[in-house]
Formats: sequence, C-alpha cells, structure tokens
Amino acid sequence: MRHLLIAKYIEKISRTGSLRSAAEELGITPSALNRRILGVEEELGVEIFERHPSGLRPNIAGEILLKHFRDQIADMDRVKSSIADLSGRRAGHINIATTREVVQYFLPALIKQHLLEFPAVTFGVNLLERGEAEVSLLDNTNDIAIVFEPLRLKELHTVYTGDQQMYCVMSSQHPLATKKRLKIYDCVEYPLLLPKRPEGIRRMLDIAAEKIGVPLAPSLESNSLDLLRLMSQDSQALSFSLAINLRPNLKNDRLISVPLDTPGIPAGVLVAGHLRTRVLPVAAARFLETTNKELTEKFS
Amino acid sequence: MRHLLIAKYIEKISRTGSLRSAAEELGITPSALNRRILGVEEELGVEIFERHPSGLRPNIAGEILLKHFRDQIADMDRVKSSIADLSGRRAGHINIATTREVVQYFLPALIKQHLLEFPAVTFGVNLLERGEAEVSLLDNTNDIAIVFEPLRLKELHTVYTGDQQMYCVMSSQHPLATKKRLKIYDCVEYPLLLPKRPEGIRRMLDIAAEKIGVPLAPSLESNSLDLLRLMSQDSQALSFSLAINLRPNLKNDRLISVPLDTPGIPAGVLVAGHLRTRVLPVAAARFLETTNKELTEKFS
DNA sequence: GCATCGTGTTGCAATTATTGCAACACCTAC
DNA sequence: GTAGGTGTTGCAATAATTGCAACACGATGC
Repeated sequence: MRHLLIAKYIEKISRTGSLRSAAEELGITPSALNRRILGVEEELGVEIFERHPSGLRPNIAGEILLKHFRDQIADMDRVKSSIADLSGRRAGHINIATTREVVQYFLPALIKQHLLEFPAVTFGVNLLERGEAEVSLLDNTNDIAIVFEPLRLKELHTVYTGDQQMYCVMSSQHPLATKKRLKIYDCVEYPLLLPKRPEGIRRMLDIAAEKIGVPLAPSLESNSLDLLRLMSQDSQALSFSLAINLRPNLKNDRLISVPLDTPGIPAGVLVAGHLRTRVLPVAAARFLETTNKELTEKFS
Repeated sequence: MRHLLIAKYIEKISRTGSLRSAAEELGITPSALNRRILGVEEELGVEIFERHPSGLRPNIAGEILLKHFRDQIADMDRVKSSIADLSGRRAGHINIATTREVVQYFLPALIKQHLLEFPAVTFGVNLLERGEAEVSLLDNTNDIAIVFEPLRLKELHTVYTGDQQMYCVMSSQHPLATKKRLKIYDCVEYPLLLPKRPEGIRRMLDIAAEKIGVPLAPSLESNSLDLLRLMSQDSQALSFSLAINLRPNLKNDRLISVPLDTPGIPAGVLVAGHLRTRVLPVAAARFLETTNKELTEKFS
C-alpha cells in the first residue's frame, strides 16, 4: 500500500542504521530518503533520529513512532489476508453452538443457503443445552452462538437480539384452533406437551403459568421438539413452538399454530453473537452477518 | 500525518454514506475522492464500497479495512501524545519497586541525576522484600522493578540483566584485609554479619557455604544493610555487599572491601524491567532506559 | 413519460508531493 | 593531509493527487 511507504522507509533506516544503505536497499536515492525523514520530523515537530558520523539511530520519539509503523505494516498484512479470505481464495471452518429451537429449520436452511454462495466453507454445528452454548465460546470451541434465552451475556458480543413470538401448536380440529390468539389460561385445560427444563420455551411457559397462579402439569415432557409436535396431531393435546422453529406447512400435518400471548412477561429473546474479546475469522464473521440479516428480515 | 489522509478519506465516506458529502466535508472535489477510492481498490484488488443510487456503503472488505484505518488513526494520536510527553510538556509519575541492595546508593543517585534533566517528574520508590517487587508490577502498582535475584521472571520484560560481584566488607585492620580476593572458606572462621533470608545476598552466601559443606552461623542477622556494615567497623566481624550497594569512600569509615569469589556458583543477577504485557508511560520508559544505560556502564 | 435532482464516474489539465542529480559538509582512520 | 564513509541541500524531473467539466444512472414528482 502506497500510503505505508513512509512507514517502510523509516523502518528500513532503523534496521540498517544508515541512510545510504537503507536507500540502496529501497531502491531510491539517499537524498529522497533524507527528505522523507525531514518531512516526518516536520509534521511531528521533533527529530526522530540521532545523527551520528556512523549513521542514524532512532531516538526515543523515533522508537515510539517505529513501533506504531511496525504494527501498522503488520496489521495491513492481516487486512490483506482477511480480504483474500473474503474472495473465497481461502475457505474456512465455522463452529456454531446452538439450542434446540434454532437447529430445527432455521439453521439448516441458512447453512444450505450460505453453502450455495461459499461452497468451500465447512460447518460444525453443536447442539447444546440452554446455558451451555455461550460457555462453549469461552475456550474458542465454537465461533458463533445462536441461542434462545441465553443464560450468560457478559462475555457475548451480540450481533442480533430479537424477540421470539410463542405459538401454540395443535390439531386442526382442536377446539382452540379457531381462535386468533391464545392466553396461557386457555391452554391449561388441555393436556400439555412440554419441553423439559431448562429449555427456553419451557421457561417462558413456566413463568406465564406462575403469573396466573396455575401450575403446569405436563402430560408429556421431552427434549425432542419434533416428538412434541407430532404428539399433538389429531388429539386434544397442545404443544408449543417459537416462530423460529415453526415447521413449514403445518397444515399438511393436520396441525395449526396460534400465537400465544403472555402479557406482562417479556418475550423470549433470541441472540446471535460471538465471544466479546475475540476477532472472528472472516468466514465465521461473514456467516454471522448473514445470520443477523436473515433473522432481522424474518423476525423483525 | 499526510500518509493517513487516505485513511481519513475512507473513514469519512463510510460515516457520511455519500461521496459528495464526504468530499465537501473534506474540502476536496468528489472527483479526487472517487479516484482515491479507486486507487485503494486497485491496490487491494477488490471493491471496498457498494455503489448505490443513494450513495456508498462499505462492503465486508471495506469494513475490515475501515477497522484497520480507524485503529491506525487512533494509534497515531497516541504516538503524537507520547511524543509530546517526551518533550517534557507533560511530566509523569514513576513508581519503582526495588530491593534493599538497589535502594542504598545506586537508585538515589540515579533519581537525582534524572531530576536534573526532568525536574517535573515525580517518583514513588517502594522497597519490597525479595520476590515481592516483581509481583507488584502485575496490578500496575509499580511501573518498573529493579531487583537483585528476582524470584519471578516470567511476567517481566527485562531491559537490563547483569551479574553483581559479591564483596566482603571488613575493618581496614582485619587479618583478611590484605588479601586480593577471598573465598567463602576464608570467611567462615570469623564472626559473620549476614542479611536475613530471603535477601539475595544471603541466598548467595548460603549456596556458597553449602557447596563447601560448612553451615553459616551468623553472629548477627539484620535486614538493615547499613547496620551490618557499621557492625564490621573495628572488629573481626565480616559483612557482605554487592557492587551496587558498596558505600563510596569506605576508607573514611576505616573499612575495606575485598571481592568474594564463589567458583562454580552462578553470580547473583541484577534485573531491571517492566511488566511484559504493558507499554510503559513515556516518563517511566525513559527512566528505565536511563537505568539500563547506567547499570551497563557501571557493571559491565 | 418527461424533467429535475440527487447520486457516482471519467477525460484531461493543473497543482502538489516525491524523487534524482550533483555538490557540499562533517567525521574517522591511516 | 587524504580517502572513504556518513548525512544534507539546491534545483529540476517525475509521479501522484487534485480540480474542472461533462457524463451516466436512478428515484421522485408532475
């Protein structure tokens, strides 16, 4: 980069200790090189080299400037290499930590779409219990976390944060199927098919029930959201879902979803991000950006 | 700094989102600004902005470059401010952690000399037990450590490391006073005035005695090196000193110093440095450099 | 559909910054 | 004192940056 020429000039002089030697190595005249030093010294208002009969030596101001210049040169190399990554010349592997709700439909579709554009990228998807996904970022086991109702946000740099609408999923023939919206007390009269604790959905439901003073007595608990959904088919039982894991084309399964209102209770939050203190590899950064865009489009 | 102009140009465009607005704020023509973008894009081999009818937006490559440029602009500001410090426009406070041997003559003289040149600088000198000085750097309590026989070197960025010659200090009339050099077994026949453990001097003496299989039985132990020296006046007792804390003009005290050889045992090491992961304020960095030079001149 | 206004882009010339040439100044070693 | 190394300066040549004027494109309003 042209603008870093002066940095390279100063660095070379400090390395060789001689203006003439440095000029020769740089392929310019000593005269030109000398003027560049004088130029910098004028801009800074101080000398940066001590002039000895045997050559030039950086003084303290010079050492300070040199460190900056060396860092700048090295950092620009990293920028170029990152940009090379972008153009797909180097692929990348992305490790994602996620929870059950995200992994059902949203993430697979997103990964599929991403692979169309970046076929060389590889993925590791790690399904973890609520609260574990964020933790797995700490030792860089995973690059990105996409989690519903995370337990730890302190170390997370969140790129996306958004509310997730809760839905009640039931048979198309269910008595509640014709309602436009439901409340939790509409549901407790029917058998409930609930995720296990500490799932995010279960937590939201527990809170809502506690608010109306009615304990939830699940007919069935499972950590398989698919199973819960299927069990509600052609029955009186109710299962629950978030917007993100609503199965497309529920009608083909003789199912229907109705929004569940939980007034006075904050909506459940979906979060996507990475470890705060970490600079992501380009591939992972790009995927996270895509994730953010997709989530924003779908759920905002 | 002229070389950062391009950085400022790119940054301004991303801020305003419009080439014409940015050009106006920068006081140049859109044409010139556009050419500078094209220049960078040519150098990098990729576009850094998306062109919209409504203006320019950085793409991913652009965001990567922007972060670099923003960092460099900020870092150059720090460089300039550090250089301003150098010229004494801003003083500084220097906290020094040191051990007993250093604090007696060497450090006071060094600080005095430094204050002649930089009268606005202030000092805090913290006399600590062996092993504590290095630790006090960790939480930035102290800026610099100057210690004899440090216990921890891992976190230390050492600027000076040098051997310290051990001396036996005695009455000018002592039977050993005429010897050119002594060994530890020459000394053990006489009453010994020793520093307490874990002092560096004591450690060196313990090791030497252990090597010849004779335990040291001090007549007196003290953590006051001055007291030990004075107790050897006009007596058969022997005290010990390092080169760095040899009192000037011993003869005026009717004392003499004779080098003590400890063959087969590594000489005690004097170390000066700062916390490895820390960039020192300019004043402290300058003082440490002066310390290094002085130690190198005196003891190399 | 057309005119207007906003955006960015390009050919060419003017201006500024950088560089080279040649000579000079200073120091050290023999 | 001379030779050989170092850095520095006046002036002109060269390269990079900038401005001027015109163009291209998209969005909006009538």
